[in-house]
Formats: sequence, C-alpha cells, structure tokens
Amino acid sequence: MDLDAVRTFVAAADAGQFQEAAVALSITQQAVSKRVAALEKDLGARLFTRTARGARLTVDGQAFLPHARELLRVAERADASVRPGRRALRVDVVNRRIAPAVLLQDFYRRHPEIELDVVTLDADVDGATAAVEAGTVDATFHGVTVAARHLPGAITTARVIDEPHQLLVGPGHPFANARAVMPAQLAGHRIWMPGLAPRTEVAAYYAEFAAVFGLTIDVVGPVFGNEALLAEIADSSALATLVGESSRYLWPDSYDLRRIPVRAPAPVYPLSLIWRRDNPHPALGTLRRYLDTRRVAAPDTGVWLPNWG
Amino acid sequence: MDLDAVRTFVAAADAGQFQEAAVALSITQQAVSKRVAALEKDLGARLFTRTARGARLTVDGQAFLPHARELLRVAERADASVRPGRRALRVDVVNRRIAPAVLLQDFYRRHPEIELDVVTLDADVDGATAAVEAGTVDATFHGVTVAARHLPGAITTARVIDEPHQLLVGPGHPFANARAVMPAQLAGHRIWMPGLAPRTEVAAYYAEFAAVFGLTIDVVGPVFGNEALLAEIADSSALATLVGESSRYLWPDSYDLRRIPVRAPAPVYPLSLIWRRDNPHPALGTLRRYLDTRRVAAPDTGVWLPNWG
DNA sequence: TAGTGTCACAACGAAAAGTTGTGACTCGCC
DNA sequence: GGCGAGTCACAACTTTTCGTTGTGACACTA
Repeated sequence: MDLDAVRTFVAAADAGQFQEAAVALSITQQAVSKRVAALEKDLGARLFTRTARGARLTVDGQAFLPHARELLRVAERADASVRPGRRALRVDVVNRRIAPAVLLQDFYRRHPEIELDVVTLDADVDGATAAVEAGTVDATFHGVTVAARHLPGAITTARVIDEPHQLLVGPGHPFANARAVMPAQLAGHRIWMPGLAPRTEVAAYYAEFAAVFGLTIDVVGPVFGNEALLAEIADSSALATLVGESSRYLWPDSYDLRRIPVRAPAPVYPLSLIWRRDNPHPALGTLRRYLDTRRVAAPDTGVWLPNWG
Repeated sequence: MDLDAVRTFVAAADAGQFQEAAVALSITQQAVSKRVAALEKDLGARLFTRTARGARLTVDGQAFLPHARELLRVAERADASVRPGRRALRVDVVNRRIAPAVLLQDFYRRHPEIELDVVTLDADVDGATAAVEAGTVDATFHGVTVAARHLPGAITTARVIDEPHQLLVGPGHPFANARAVMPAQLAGHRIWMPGLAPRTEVAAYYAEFAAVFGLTIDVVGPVFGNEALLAEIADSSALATLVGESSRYLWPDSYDLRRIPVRAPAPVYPLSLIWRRDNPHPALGTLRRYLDTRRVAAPDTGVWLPNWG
C-alpha cells in the first residue's frame, strides 16, 4: 500500500471526481486514475464507481475512507516526531520503570494534545546534558543539582522529584511482614542489584547509602533482566532490593512480592529536570508547570539524601 | 514517506542490523541500506548510527520507532477493512444521527477488539437488502419485518429497536414548555421535515402517522442541511420536527432547542436488523447478541406503530 | 445531434528501486 | 600486528514503476 496512493484516494473522495483531485495534487487526471487503480488492485477491492459525472465511493471505498484518513494522520504525526524544528517534545526518562516515566505518562494523560516522545538515552548525566545542549532531546531527568556540578551556560535544572525508596522482598524474607524498616536494621542484609553499572549516579547513590548505614550492596551475579531478578527475590528468603515508591514493576500474582517502606530516615532519591534555557519548544513550559504542581518536597527531617542532593 | 521504507526501518531496528533485516524481508542488504537512507533523507533526520557490529537507533530513531509501528498497525487495519474474506464487520446504519448509529457506537465501546466499519448505503430497504445478499455489507437496519415483505431466502431479520419519537421545538413554540404532548394535540401544527425523500420507508412512516392523527407533515422548502433546519426551528414559534429519542443532533448552546416527549400514544419507530443467515463473519453473532441484550420492547399499549410494524 | 464533461487505455520517457560487485571500516583472534 | 569475518556504503547496471501526452469511449445536456 502506497501512502501517495492513499492521499490520492482521499483527495478524489473529497473532490468527488479525479480531475479536481488531480489539480489539487498537481498531477494529471491520468495519474490519479492510475494511482487509484493501483490501490484498488493492491487492496483487491473497487473503491469508486466511475460515472460520466465523476467518481462516487463504493461501499468498500466508504469503509476504507476513515482508515485512509487515519493513516495519513498517523503518517503526519510520525513525520512530526522527527522533523527538525517542529518535532514532538522529547524527554529522556533514563529508565521506563522509574518515577520520571510514570510521571510523564500522567502528564500525557492530562495533556493528550501535546505530542510527546519518551526516550531512553542510556547515557550518564554528562551524556544526557550534552544531548540536551545539542537539542536532540528537550529535557532529561537526573540526580544532579546546580550546586553540585558545573553545567554548560545554557543548561538549567530544577529539582522536581523527591522519591522515597522501598525494600522489595519475597514472602520468606525476614522483613516480609514488617510495616516498615529502618536503614540501620538493614545492616548485614544483602541488597541485591545485579547489573547496577559502576560509576553511575545511581550506583553512587546506593554506594553512599550503603556506606552510611553499613549495608551490603551486592552487584555481582549474572544479569538476566528484571523479570529474572524479581523471580529470584520472590523465591529467596535472603535477597531484597530497593525500588522507588512510584516505580512500576510488574510480576505474576504467584510471586507475592512486597514493598516495605523504609523509614527513619527514609532514603530519598532527588531528581532534577535538565533543560536548555533557550529551548523554544512550547510544550516544554507546559511540562515544567505540570512538574511544579506535582512537586512534593521531601520533609526536612526523617529523610536521608545523598551528599549531592 | 514510503510504507515499505517504514517497514524496513522497523525490521532493521528489531534486528539491530541491516543484514538480518534484509533476510527477513527477502531483499539484499544493499536494498535495506538504500531504503533506510531514503527514509532518513525524506525525514531529514538520521535514524541509525552505523557501526561495525550493526546499526543502533539514534535518539531520532528511537522517537520515530513507536510511530512507525503505529503506522504499520493502522495500515494493516486499513487493509483489513476492505480485503475480501477478512474484512471488518460492516454495518449500514442508514443515517449517522439515528438510533442504529448511536447503538453501534456503544457496541464498539464495549467490544473495542471488534473491527467495525459503519457505512451509509443511501439505499432503500430493497437496495440495502441486495447489498446484504451480495455480501458488500454484513447487516443493515430498516423498518421492515418478515411478515410485511417478501425477502430473499437467505435473508433474516430481527426486530431490535423500538424507538419513541419526540417533538423538537424552539423556545417560542407553543409546546416549548410542555412536559409531553399527545399526537392529537399536534393536529393543525406544522411538522417540518424538509428533504424527506418521498416513497421511502421513513416518509411512509410519517405520512401514516400524520394521516391517523390529522397532522401536517411539511416537506417543502429548500434543503440546506440539518444545521440550517435546526437553526430555523430554534428561531421559529411555529415550526417543529420529529426526532428519535436517542438520535443525536448537535446544536449551539444559543439555540435553546427542546425535546418534548410525545405520549398517549407514543409514536414508535420499529427497526429490524437485516443480515444473511449464512454470513460466516464471527463478529456478526456478537453484534446480534449485543442487540438482544439492549432490546427494549415497546409496551403493548400506549404506543403507536405503523401498520407495517 | 453536437458539445462538453467524465474516466480509461496506450505509448513513451524519466525516475526510482532492486541486484551484483566491490571497497572501507571495525572487531576479535591468533 | 596482521588476518579473517563481519558490518554498511558506494557504483554500475537492469528492471520496474510512475507520470506525461495523446486519444478514445461514454454519458449527460442543450
């Protein structure tokens, strides 16, 4: 199926005749006739009944028309998603399971009119910041703060998320039935995070947390992906891992995994939005205002923040 | 933008390299390279970074990928809407504003998995029945009953809708503030239905109704479409028209049109679904069951039915 | 019946897209 | 370091597709 043929079909259906559609498309009537005939052959159905006064839709044509329009609409949006200068707002969420991704989904629900592309750059703060500076993405979420880093001039940040982290354990784990745990209680327990890449911001966060409270963060072991990790934890009475409060992990009902809040202090992961001050994309302001309204600042006491937070 | 190029892009993105995508598409690696290059040129953005180990998506490619998949999905559905043998369920509703169309929309809400095409054949009972018999549509709604007409052998009907009709009047009309009116009260009043085609089932219904209760059905006057009709009625203190209870007419807030129930007796328009007994389309049975559950039979007394009802 | 509009078919030339052949480059291994 | 095996890109050639021009069949209208 050829999109030009579909466009021609829609033009002919709107005009009611091939001649006028040809003028609208700046081609000859014969070309329209050919394109429509090719489309009909391709679909295996007649779309128009030709008369001496023009062309009227057949039932098949009538059924096909809305799909054709939808197809052109989607093609338009696909085009707009990358066309320089008019593309959709593009935000890097680092990981599709964590808070920024969840928040962006809600943002999209509230602003369905805003074309939004969620991407994962797989880059560290510097790489993501470079992408923001280069304009390949409009914004990214990272744990950086203005105070903690030297950022290029045009780059701006704003703290937008303070997410408490929870312990994720299986039914056999010692804390499986606890209403909450304190970081100090975790001393000696294994917190398993296979595949946690070294030298990343996330690794630094957990390393600092572990050092302060005497935990063991265990990053060894084969990395079979998140599903395997969840399966292991569900089965184990010793393994646990840390996850963001609003992160979304899906597991089969049979796993019986539990999220146990961590308190006194609650480890909070501070995330900032990073964007370019002179980015003219109109939807960027809307996103920032939305994030402002959703901002829930962590309380001053009872929380633990990394020293860069 | 070429759909084949988009398909190729998706295949390459899934495979992670052009070579494998080429095998999957039964073309050469060079052809894949060409198609992707053409798509990139067309979009004005680079979609892959080429490496010695394959091709990885750029940020643009990553943003484009879901749109590309959606585009192929929509193309698939467009194709399915007319492809003989596997096309969507196709139902003629006669008119998109009346009860069958409203009901079908609800049916689609409850069964979003069923591909449904709503068409308007612009044919009378015989034409629509012929279309059903020929298989160009799977079903149609008309006022016919088995008893009243001789139908071709394979054609089946079932009464599925009994819709009471209401008076639609502007704020200046004598019945504007009535809670209900009786047909007898309408004697002498003008019921305006410009454009009501003569010799149709609908015309016969209104003609019989008018004859029985002494009304004047006025079909003269220029036909400027439904919007113009509504505007006239809103402005007039003499004009009124009849509309189905669940029909949907939209008008600006400023019009202040009112729907006045007609009672004692309530004029009911009986509609049947017409389909071919040997139509194998699986969704047809689902539609019939749905219509059965929604069926609200008119009470035996207090209603007026045409003699073919 | 002549005139004017419709769309379709045929022939031709131009453009596009596929294939084959080849080269540049990267990675891993000896 | 050099070599083999993999990657993708470029060039040349062939085939196919697509658009144009020219023309004809057909229907409605005056």
